[in-house]
Amino acid sequence: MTAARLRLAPSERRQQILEAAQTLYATRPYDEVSTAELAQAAGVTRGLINHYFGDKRELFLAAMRASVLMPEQALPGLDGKPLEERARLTMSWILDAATTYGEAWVNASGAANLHGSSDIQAVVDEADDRAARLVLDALGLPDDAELRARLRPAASLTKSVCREWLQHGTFTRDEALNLLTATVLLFVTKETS
Amino acid sequence: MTAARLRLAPSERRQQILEAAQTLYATRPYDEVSTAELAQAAGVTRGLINHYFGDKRELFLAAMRASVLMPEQALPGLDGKPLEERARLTMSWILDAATTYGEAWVNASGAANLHGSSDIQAVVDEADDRAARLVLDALGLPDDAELRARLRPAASLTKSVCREWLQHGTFTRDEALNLLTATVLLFVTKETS
DNA sequence: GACGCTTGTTGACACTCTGCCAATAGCCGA
DNA sequence: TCGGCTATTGGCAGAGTGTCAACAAGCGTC
Repeated sequence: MTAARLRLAPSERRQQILEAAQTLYATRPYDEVSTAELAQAAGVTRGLINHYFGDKRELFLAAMRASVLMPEQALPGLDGKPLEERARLTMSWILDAATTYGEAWVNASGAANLHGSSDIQAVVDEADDRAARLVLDALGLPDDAELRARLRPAASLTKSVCREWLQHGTFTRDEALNLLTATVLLFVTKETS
Repeated sequence: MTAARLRLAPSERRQQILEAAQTLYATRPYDEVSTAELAQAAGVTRGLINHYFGDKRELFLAAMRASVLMPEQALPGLDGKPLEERARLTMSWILDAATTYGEAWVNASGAANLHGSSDIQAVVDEADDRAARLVLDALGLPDDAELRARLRPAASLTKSVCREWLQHGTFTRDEALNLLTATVLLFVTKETS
């Protein structure tokens, strides 16, 4: 019954555990999933979790980090188009990504530091920052620190809007798109002297 | 050494435990705080926690619920003023609340359902909905379901902006105020047919 | 093809934490 | 002053977590 002991490359095994954790944590809270269950899902013994991640919490954070980052795919070519159209196409692409890509990203809009510790918040912050860079790039704007600082909150807003749309049904896709496009344009162009 | 056993009214003791939990969870993550520590901070035995809240997680949720809700104070009189001014004053009031009232509310903008379970997300959602109602009231607009659905994400945005301003220093107060005012006005007036 | 070394992997041990419940003892009313 | 209601306690049983010495899979070497 017990599967024969198999010896893998560290990076491979690490990945294996990480993916199992992502799956489990996608539907159940941190403290409800035991390391025993985590280990079983990954097909290893509990000891390995500590060996590769040190800590249960550490594994949790790694899983979140992996789940929360948006896919780093290239956007469709937007060269030469006016800013407004680029903005609309970009937000449309993000909405599509939100539907197909998964719930984890959308769900990252609630209460990180509610935890008390800032490590989870840091994970979300990093993801938002990356999303902000992605949008700036798509809009053909310079990767400016100030612009990024404005677009990071926009990421938070976007996730929240997606939740309204996908989970509560209080928005149509079009409404969401209109609202987000207008907001992003506002954030990027507004003078705040 | 052991304090004499004191018998309190249930509501009082409940409150006592709740406040201790809020304090502890304000700076440390859920799983790092044991029920023993929670109990000690409240000056009671572990048993009472289960007696009043059933569960460690239940106490945690109650503490979050209490920390995350904005103060339900009345806003300064805004009658008769034009919408734009009302919006600006309202957002200004919220920014003040964010500084003086505490970190918990601002920090509620990261990764609730990152937890996996939706109960924490529900707590944050409720808080956002309440904030949305508060803003609608301040703006003198009807408490419309559609308008509320638009302002809930705005709450998420606001928290995120406040974090940029207060914790990262990437915004000045004025910049934050300008951005938020413009956004709220956009959300409330825009047609999305 | 057999041996031995490196190191990925295991299993058990010690400890802490959680939820439960019967026993205890404040406080109020008679 | 006494009795009863119930808030509060303390200890028990079970589960979960991190550690570590022992084990063995796979590779290089002879």
